[in-house]
Amino acid sequence: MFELRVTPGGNRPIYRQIIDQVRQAVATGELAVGDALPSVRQLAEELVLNHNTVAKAYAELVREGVLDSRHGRGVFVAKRRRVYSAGERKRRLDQALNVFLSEALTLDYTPQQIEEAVTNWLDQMTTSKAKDSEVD
Amino acid sequence: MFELRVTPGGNRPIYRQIIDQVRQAVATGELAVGDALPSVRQLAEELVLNHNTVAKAYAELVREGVLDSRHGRGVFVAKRRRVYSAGERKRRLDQALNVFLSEALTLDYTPQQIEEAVTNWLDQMTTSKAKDSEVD
Amino acid sequence: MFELRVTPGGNRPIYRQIIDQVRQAVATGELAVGDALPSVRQLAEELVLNHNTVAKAYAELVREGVLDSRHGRGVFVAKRRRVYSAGERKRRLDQALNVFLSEALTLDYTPQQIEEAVTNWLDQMTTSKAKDSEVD
Amino acid sequence: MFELRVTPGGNRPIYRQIIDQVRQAVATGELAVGDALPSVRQLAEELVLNHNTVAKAYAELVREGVLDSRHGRGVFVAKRRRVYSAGERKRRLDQALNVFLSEALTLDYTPQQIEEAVTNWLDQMTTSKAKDSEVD
DNA sequence: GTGGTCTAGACCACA
DNA sequence: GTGGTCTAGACCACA
Repeated sequence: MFELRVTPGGNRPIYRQIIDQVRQAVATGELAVGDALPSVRQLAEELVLNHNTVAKAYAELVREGVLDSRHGRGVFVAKRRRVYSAGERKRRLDQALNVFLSEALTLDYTPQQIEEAVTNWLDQMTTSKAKDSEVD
Repeated sequence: MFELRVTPGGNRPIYRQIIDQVRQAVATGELAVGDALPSVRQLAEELVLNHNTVAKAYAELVREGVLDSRHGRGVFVAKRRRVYSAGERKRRLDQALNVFLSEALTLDYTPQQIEEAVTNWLDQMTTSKAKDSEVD
Repeated sequence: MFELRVTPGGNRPIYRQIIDQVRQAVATGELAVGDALPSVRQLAEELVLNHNTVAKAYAELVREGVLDSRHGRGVFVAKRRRVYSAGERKRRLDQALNVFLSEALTLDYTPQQIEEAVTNWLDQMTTSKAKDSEVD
Repeated sequence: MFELRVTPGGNRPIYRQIIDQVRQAVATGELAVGDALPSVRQLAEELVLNHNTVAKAYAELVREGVLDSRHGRGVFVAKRRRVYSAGERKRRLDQALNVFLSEALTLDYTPQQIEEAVTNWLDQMTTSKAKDSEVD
């Protein structure tokens, strides 16, 4: 089943971590259209978080069209809709990519190393989720 | 000449945007070792910012070894030196990669498309650098 | 408890003085991994400083890996990690040593006296750390 | 003869570098009481510096009692006098030493390595000046 | 003129 | 409540 993991000490805010992981689960098909997510309170308890933090993450995902919130029923994976125009999507991707690449080059990584790192992360995200949760 | 643009309302803090763009200019060779940057106050006026915001960005770039600051003289592109330990470099790469992938997935790009974009940009950045130095 | 003192007129900037004292407290074991530091605003009020000055000092200590900052929670003593490359560590050591020796020579201490003082303090610092943890 | 070397790109201000080197030369006996120093303009020309920078360094050394300036004659090494009381000297040394040691320990140097570094620098200052200037 | 430090005070982001 | 960003503006340090 879909499982979230959150590290409170990390660099990224907790609500961001939730958003990222839900997005990834949807992007990789681990969560399919119509699947239910744990309720705000359930998840908050499970992860030992303030429920405001979970609510904030869900709200943002709803705003983006990744999730649908149905009052009194729960929160579900929405039918995907594109928010940005093709040109805007491209522009945003390029900008984010430029920021990432220049940081990586500043850190003295070679193009090969950078490509490897990207590939590794993408592989990891799409395949080895199950393995990770064994370690838990 | 080297030119910066900054959008105050955006997600990314202004001083981060300055850092990003200077790193990019150095990574692509638009700024070469020894080149002077606009003075703190000059740039602040140009971008309609407070000088402290520019100073904060420059200070971070000095810490990273991208720039050299010479008191009373100005700020210059530094000779490359590696500032961080292996562990710290990895930490920073992973963090930057996470931010990038999160953005790319939000934009509904598939892993394949992301990898392609990375490869394309890396080629482009490294070849544009070569071309520039011929012109020099 | 951990207490800081700061002299605004001195040669060393206030935020540096804060950095120095936190580093000392961590080096001697007065502050242990996981300990919370006074909040930015609390400390600012206590020392009759602007909160920005305290924030600047804490930010530098976070960068150095001495502290961890958790947004919305506070600032804590970090688990030791090595942030800088060998070259950078050497650079910083030499710089600090230069500042120290310059001060010591100004005070008319001879090389022998300086070496003695260094040895004595190193013994003292490392043994006081051991003692503290027994008491704990 | 007494020779100064100054690196404009370095971390320490130029006038500080001059002060430090004159102090060291006096401390190690390379410059003896009554010896003449190069005039402000001579030294400025030799080191390709603004003469204000040299003047500032000399002025500070005169204020500290290291040099004597005799109007129309030149600048000379003064008969040493102690400016601080014994207690004050000790206090200042300890404080400077604490700042240095906690920085070195934060950088993850061991006590042995720190002692070595101190010894090396002191040796170098007192003996290998001649060797260095060959390299010039 | 150029960079660096500090204050006072507003407003945002996160838990 | 806690940390982070930004402005306006003063004053210092250095060349």
